[in-house]
Amino acid sequence: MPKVVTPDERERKRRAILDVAAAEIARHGYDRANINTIAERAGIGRGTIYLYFASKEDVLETLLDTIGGMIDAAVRSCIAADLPWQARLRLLAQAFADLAREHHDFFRVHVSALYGVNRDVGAPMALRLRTSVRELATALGEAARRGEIADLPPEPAAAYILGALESLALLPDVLGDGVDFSQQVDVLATLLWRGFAPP
Amino acid sequence: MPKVVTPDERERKRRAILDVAAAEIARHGYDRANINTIAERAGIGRGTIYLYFASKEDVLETLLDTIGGMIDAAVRSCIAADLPWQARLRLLAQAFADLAREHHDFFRVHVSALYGVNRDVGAPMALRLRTSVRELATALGEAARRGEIADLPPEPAAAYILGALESLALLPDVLGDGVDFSQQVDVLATLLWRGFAPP
Amino acid sequence: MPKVVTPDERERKRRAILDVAAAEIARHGYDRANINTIAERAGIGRGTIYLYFASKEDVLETLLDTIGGMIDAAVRSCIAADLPWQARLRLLAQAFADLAREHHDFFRVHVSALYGVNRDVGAPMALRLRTSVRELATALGEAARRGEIADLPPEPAAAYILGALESLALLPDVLGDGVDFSQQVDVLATLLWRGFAPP
Amino acid sequence: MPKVVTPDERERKRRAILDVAAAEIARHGYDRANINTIAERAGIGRGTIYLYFASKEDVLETLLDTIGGMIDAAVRSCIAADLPWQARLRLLAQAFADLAREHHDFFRVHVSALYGVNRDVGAPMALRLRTSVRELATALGEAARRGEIADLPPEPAAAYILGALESLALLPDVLGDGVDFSQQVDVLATLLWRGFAPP
DNA sequence: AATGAATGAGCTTTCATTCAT
DNA sequence: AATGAATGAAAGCTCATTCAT
Repeated sequence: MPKVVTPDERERKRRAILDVAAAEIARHGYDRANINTIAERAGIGRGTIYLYFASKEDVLETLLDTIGGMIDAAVRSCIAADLPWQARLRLLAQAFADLAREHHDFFRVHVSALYGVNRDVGAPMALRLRTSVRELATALGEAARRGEIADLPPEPAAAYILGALESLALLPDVLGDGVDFSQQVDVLATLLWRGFAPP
Repeated sequence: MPKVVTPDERERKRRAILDVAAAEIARHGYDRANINTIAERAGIGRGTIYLYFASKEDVLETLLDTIGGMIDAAVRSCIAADLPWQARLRLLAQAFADLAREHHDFFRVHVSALYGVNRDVGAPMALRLRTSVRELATALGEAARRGEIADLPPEPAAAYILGALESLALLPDVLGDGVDFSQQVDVLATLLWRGFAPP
Repeated sequence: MPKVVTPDERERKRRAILDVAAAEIARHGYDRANINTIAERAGIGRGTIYLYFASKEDVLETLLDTIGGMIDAAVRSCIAADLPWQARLRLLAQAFADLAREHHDFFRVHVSALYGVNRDVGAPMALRLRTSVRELATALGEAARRGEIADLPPEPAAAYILGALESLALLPDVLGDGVDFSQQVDVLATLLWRGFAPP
Repeated sequence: MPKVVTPDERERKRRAILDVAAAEIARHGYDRANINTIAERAGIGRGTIYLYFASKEDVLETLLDTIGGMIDAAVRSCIAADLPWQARLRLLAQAFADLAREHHDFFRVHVSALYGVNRDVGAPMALRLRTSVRELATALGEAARRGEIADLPPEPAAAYILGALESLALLPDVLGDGVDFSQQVDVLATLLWRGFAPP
């Protein structure tokens, strides 16, 4: 009988590869990230990666699906929360800050793919973002109609919010790791709410 | 005897190379952008590029200096304008929108380098951005002391503004080319000012 | 305790592997034939093949021995038949046609190895063929001395006959599967006998 | 001004690469033939081959076109010769012997592709051979009608002749380099003519 | 006996850079 | 000054083989 590998074990190894890949891609960019290095740092053989992923690009896509899904879920759950909008916006800011802290490499890969790599790879990401923008815009529109927030063109407003959130998540790359996230979240939440508070 | 090339002619060719390089890198990313293709599209020989730039990376760095300088100048001139802050913020938004429209390729390269490529390449960009953040923070701090804007922690506030501006410039990549810039600028300026208006 | 496998069972599995291997090698050539695929199509595990064969090359060599032995036996039995030479030549043609039909994959592998792969692999095949040529040459020489066939240099004549026979077996690969074997055998037998009939 | 390479020089280098490639493929088979080795033995850099050929497969195809063209031309010119058929058949034998001697590596590659490699590569070869068979068959049919040769089914007869010719060319691979070509040609021509001589 | 997860040697191909002209 | 032919390092991927179970 062959070496038995439980699905659980298999999944753990898959994740391990993804983590290393995320770190490497975050550091060097997708094209420079080296499959050999990834294998080495994951403590497995060069060919083993191809037992878990079809190709280097497949690794990237999986990574992007993962982080994309997390971002989507965060946005969706925050804007659907049964809270005043002021709290919802703060929740959003906090959610992005958390994602950025806990999955910073994934986040970098996400942006790297969105702007940095081949457009073919970035396209699905852009599509997903567009969906998020639209969902948020719908929610904002309804909230405005109910007088819960100020009345602004919903799509640009939604794009504005998501842009500010993404920027938040990328701050450490620009300002260094000394960024005080809790203060930054506070400022972001404050400024967003002042912007959207009904007159 | 060597062909005599006036400094002017030389400069013009340099710019031509940079323009083509920006287009190629914006489309394919730095690593996939092909020096041969750039040379071809610039109408010069493969080796000639190396008479104008030391290496492929040098081309990128020059590109980044160029767009970085433009962004710096825009930020600096806007925040130094002798106008009420509401107008200055609107000016900033307009300036980024203009840059994004007129130098979209450069802007993409800028972000691609900031997040997408090797961290070594992104580092100088980050440094520059940090400087901009600090300058804007100082200006905001003084304005707050003078009661012209609300009193918020200046650094996070400055980071917030610049993040929102960068996001604005990249919107077409995410939402498609149908983005209505003038409306987006309006919303951005409105939301920023509502956020920063003194109580 | 190890599972008990009767020699008979073992031999059957060996043959099964060889059959699949012949099909795969005939279709894709030795180098592209995939051991994994062979194992899969033989309904056994990847590693199991190595309990029956020492290596991929060993599979090939066994295959070649098998078909080589069949060809040898056919040639030997036909030329030793107690029949007039005209009938013997016809028998030979028929024998090759039968082999080609019933063991077409094996035949392709045989030729592929003879000309298509590494010379080291082809060498034993060539040796065997050389033996066949010599045996046939001897028989032809004696027949000529007895006046049963025309007097021609025996070695070249033998090489000629075997060459024509091999070509016959490979015809479907070149002319397509529509080849009418019985007609082709007839023509071959006729032409051979006209060539060798005593004056 | 760049290093000027005359088309003539370029063509000579192309041929040099092809010669080396033919030798390597003849010795090791297409799949084992190593581009690095070919480059090395041709005295050029690894990448240089790709300035002359699009891919390894392109090298093979060019090789096959070359030898295929030579074989076609030989067959066509021999059967069109204004000579008695006895002489034409001898001419054919001589032509194949010459090709086999002067371009033995090419010939081996030809057969290797026909039987040994991927069917996709062999297909064009088979097509070409089929054309030759048909042309020869037509000529034989007309000759038979004019009573110049015996009346036999033309297609099988043509296939027989070409098969015998190919076998002739490959004899050294089987019988060793000591093959006496002139004697072999003589026997082949004799046997063929006896087979085809009108009654 | 049997298995299939794991391995890494080895392959083709790309492309930034050099340099003879 | 300008060129493009030539180069070779470097990378992703395949697959025969091993071996723990």
